[in-house]
Amino acid sequence: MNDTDTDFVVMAWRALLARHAEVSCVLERELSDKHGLGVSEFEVLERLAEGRSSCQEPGEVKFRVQGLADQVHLSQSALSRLIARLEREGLVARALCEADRRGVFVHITEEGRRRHAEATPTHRAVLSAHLFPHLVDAGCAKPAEDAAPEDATSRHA
Amino acid sequence: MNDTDTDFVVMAWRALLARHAEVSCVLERELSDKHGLGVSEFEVLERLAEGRSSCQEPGEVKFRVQGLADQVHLSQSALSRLIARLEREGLVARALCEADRRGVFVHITEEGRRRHAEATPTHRAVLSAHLFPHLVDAGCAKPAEDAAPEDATSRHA
DNA sequence: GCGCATTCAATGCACAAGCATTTAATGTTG
DNA sequence: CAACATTAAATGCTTGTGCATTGAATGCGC
Repeated sequence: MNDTDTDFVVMAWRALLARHAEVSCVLERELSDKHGLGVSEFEVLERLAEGRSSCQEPGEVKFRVQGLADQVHLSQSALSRLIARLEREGLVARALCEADRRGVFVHITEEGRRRHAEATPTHRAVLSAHLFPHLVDAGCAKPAEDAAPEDATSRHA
Repeated sequence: MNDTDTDFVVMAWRALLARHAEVSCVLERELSDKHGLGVSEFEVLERLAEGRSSCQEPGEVKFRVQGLADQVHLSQSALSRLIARLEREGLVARALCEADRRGVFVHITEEGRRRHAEATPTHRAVLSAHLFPHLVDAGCAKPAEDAAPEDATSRHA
């Protein structure tokens, strides 16, 4: 790999960092302000709502903690606490797994489904508006009624 | 924007999250283990070493804190503390700005240049190996002597 | 059946990050 | 010049995260 390739990779990495920072920063604020959810919380709810897991028996709608952690790119401990937060809010529930009593099954509650459904339009609106801004500028999307006009008070980036 | 577009955007976002998590996780560990630097620390050192700033007088090699914060996607307070850490290690130095005595100029030290130069091969190696893994598989890069064979003990993802 | 390594989830701990506030220096307006 | 608004950076505080460890339940070898 020569210098030109290296430069290209570095530029690509910086671009990825910039995009990630931009989108996740806005997403965090919008979801948090309007729905009291963090990005990771939303992501976990979404996986649970979709009801597909890499670590479950076929037909099951319950998840192991570890399986969720992989999907949302969090450590096992981080997810353990995240689940605890969601449980405190009544959005998910833990159920012990009879087959292997070390394990814990997590599933979404009705309240959780409701919150996820409420937050989804905001989530999609932010992604549409910020992930591919050039597409939006070209007129492929409406400004999205959910995305506030941006009061721009000291957002950190 | 129709449902298909929305699905596409969501998939793109998840892909971006996955790539970001993968690369920054490995990068964090490699830089930290081998050079005692975090990803953000390295990024700041790199900007200082490059010596270009959006907020400096032409020809200057000193940076305002705020200008750096924008480039590395950190809040002003986070960067203030990051600079403090780097200064404690002797990698950067602060100098008050005579023109506007509220401001602070940050510049890299010789020791800082050394550490950055040491860490750069590791940084590049990780990017090459993990940012475009398909390119590497195709044989466009050597495995990079810097990137350890991955002992894989519980890396969280 | 009895140890011993393994695995799952929870917890202690340390630390980096963001927000809000503070302190200091500039600018601005009367 | 005096009062007030603005800007730069540092700091108090809270929170989310990862690593290491713990505790419990399994699985395995003998």
